[in-house]
Amino acid sequence: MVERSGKAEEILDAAERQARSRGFNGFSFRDLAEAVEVKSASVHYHFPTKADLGAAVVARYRERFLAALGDPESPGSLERYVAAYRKALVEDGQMCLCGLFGAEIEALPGEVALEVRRFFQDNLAWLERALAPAGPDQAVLVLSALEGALILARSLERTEAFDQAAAALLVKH
Amino acid sequence: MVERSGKAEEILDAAERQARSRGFNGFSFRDLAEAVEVKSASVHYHFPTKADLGAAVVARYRERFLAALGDPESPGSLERYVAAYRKALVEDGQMCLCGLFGAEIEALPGEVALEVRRFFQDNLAWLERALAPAGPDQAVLVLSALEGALILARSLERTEAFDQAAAALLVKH
DNA sequence: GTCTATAATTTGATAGAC
DNA sequence: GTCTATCAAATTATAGAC
Repeated sequence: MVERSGKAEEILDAAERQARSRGFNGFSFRDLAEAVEVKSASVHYHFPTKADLGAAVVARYRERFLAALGDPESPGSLERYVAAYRKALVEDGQMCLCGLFGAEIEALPGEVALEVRRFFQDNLAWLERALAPAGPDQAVLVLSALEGALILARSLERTEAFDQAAAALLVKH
Repeated sequence: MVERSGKAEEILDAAERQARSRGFNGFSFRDLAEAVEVKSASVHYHFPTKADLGAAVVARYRERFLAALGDPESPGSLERYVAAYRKALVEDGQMCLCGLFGAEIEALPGEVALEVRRFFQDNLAWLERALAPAGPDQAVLVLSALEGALILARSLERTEAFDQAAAALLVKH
């Protein structure tokens, strides 16, 4: 876990929010500066480059996301996993940060892309334990389906689309 | 089908390619101009605004994608559907345009977002016919899983991730 | 249809005072 | 840590000649 000042955390909060709705190229240092009520030079003080900022946002997102999932071998782990994605959609009203960044992976600075990849690797490892003794194909399907369902539900502005995908996914369990 | 000059089609080709790898905010009129060897003012002649251009790219992509799928009620339609996504990944080496644009839907001009939504609606309608008598939940799951699988496979740089998701998806059929 | 030229704005980033 | 000031480059877009 990285030590950071209060203002740096505020900046990451704003960056995560904007990145999850508009993508990596969809927000600027000035946007963040306005959101946290400082000047853009102060944002650069905390995160010198946009690549630094992006990597920090994804790393924090990944750590928090995994921590919130809890033990993959405890009862109801798959349902908790689905619920984590549903929360992104319904409570946050946003995409999964890594679903969005993964889609635009080629547009990301290398260090940001690396953090996104780690998110998916960690999620697959968690899912494989949660789904055991089912094979790794099931884990890949669950992760893919939930990321895709977020995209679909948001594009159609229909939360039920997410629930439909989740229901069909859970049928074979 | 829209009538268009050769140069306009060339511009759409370049725009589709760049949009599918970098997202809507990841390419510029100058990028396209260089790709088709004209000046950016000429790109504006064919497509006055970026919203016009984006809407045209998505509309053409949707028409072609659906046309290539053929009859949803003919044999092997689901396998053809999966193959269409695999082609995007392996042959084109790119995302599905609407998977990417869907992820960044909030960053899109309204008319572009509308075309993306139509893509998903048309795909769901096709899938519901292909999967009948299975319910609409199955169609939503298939579409979600394939879009998500593209993201995952590209982020991990592992084509097999797509194949794993597809295999698990087809198991119950 | 394509060009040159340019406007108006935004962007990521830095220097240096406080 | 935050600010003012600024830079160089890039962006979308338009006017008008050819």
